[in-house]
Amino acid sequence: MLSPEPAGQLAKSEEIVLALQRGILLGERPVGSWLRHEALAKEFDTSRTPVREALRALQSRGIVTIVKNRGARINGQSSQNVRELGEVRAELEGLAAALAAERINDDEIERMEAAWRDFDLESRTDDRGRRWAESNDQFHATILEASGNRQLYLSIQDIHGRLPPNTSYPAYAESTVLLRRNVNEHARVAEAIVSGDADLARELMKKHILGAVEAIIRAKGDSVFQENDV
Amino acid sequence: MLSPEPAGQLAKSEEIVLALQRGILLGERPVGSWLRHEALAKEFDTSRTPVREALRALQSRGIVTIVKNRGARINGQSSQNVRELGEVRAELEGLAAALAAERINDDEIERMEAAWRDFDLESRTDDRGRRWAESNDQFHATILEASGNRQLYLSIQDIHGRLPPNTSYPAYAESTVLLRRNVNEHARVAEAIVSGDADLARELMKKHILGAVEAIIRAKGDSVFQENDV
DNA sequence: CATCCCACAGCTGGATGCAAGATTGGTCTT
DNA sequence: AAGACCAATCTTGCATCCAGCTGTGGGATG
Repeated sequence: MLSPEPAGQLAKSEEIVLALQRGILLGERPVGSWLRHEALAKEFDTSRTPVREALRALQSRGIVTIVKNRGARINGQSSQNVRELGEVRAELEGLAAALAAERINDDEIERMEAAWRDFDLESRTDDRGRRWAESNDQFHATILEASGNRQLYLSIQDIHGRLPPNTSYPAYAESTVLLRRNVNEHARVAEAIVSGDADLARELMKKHILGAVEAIIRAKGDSVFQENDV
Repeated sequence: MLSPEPAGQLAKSEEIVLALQRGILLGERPVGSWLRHEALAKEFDTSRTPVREALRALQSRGIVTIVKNRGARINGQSSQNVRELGEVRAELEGLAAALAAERINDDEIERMEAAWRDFDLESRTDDRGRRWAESNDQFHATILEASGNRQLYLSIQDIHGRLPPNTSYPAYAESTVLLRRNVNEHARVAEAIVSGDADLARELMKKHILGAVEAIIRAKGDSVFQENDV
């Protein structure tokens, strides 16, 4: 699959990178908060050295900012930046959809369609957000895989790393209309890919991403992406 | 400008990252070679700790691979990967050109045109490669800046980091025909941008990048991107 | 002469020590 | 009472130390 590491023999610092990245993405670690060496070392049952290496790696990915002699804090994004990121991501995912339309195989078609086919709009609201997020991830990941371009995958990964935490699914969990439209868009994109229409697939995917970004920004308001505490 | 750091108060590890990245890009540090803690520590007049942090950062950018208990070595790229990277980069630079066509200001137009206007095709061959590289960088950097999308800039930076070292200008230094065509393409892209035709600018830029990538691969042959020693 | 094995040297990953910069809370001054 | 000042404390950045893994070369063995 597309997961970058088979795990098992990871260096301590790499474990910490993954754990922190996940925690940040899930919103467990709030934007703007500081990441302290000693605290993290204790939390991950190690010394400060691997923690420091992990923080450098996260800085390289644009996820945290290290201020000299002060420490590392989790990056926020202005709604402006989120919009700019959306613009870039739309372009790349559009490319992925276009490539996928030319190269997708039956197995990938099956997985892609499974991602939205049995999505149940009627399930409980609190669960719905998480389920949608999974389905959504699966859908986009499959298309990316079907594009056959690993560098494209890496670039989109990179963009995900720069995204503010926990943005998407709260917006959708609360609005059946938005959610239904989103699922519909997935279906239309999938259709275009399966029919082999690269240009259409690209256009639909681009519109899909740009629309989703705007929906999220509208739903959350500008302030949410920014730092909380100083 | 677009340079990421104002320098002056960089942490040791950040200096090392920049120096290594530059050295790798220039080909001074060959693809496939190992980066030893002790040697680098001596070279940068510091201890192994900042070196290790720098290597983690470079690994996060995909520039080196760290093998547990063995060390860090400089990544090569297969011609397949270079082609995939080109595909992604063409898309992003195409977007940049399209955005630039809608937002560019006079100062940026001046810098963009300056980048190719006074380019002298008749200069000595050995110098020509370097001059072309500068001119080329300036051209693309200005368009990127004119796009007004900083996230786009970051993504393209990221791709540059993944590119194998020293690829472009040797190919152009040796062929006046290729070089002339390249300069011509720049002119046509610039024209489209100045005239405000976003779609045309995007198409021309995409073709320009894709063509350049193919030229490079043809010129250098596949092997050059791979590791030399084991 | 080829192969296997093991000890040794080299190197990395992680832990700890220490000096210096940053923060904070209290005190003194006006 | 507001602000300047300063010392105690916290935290980082870098250096050093140690244990464990890896590759290698030489000698024993068939």
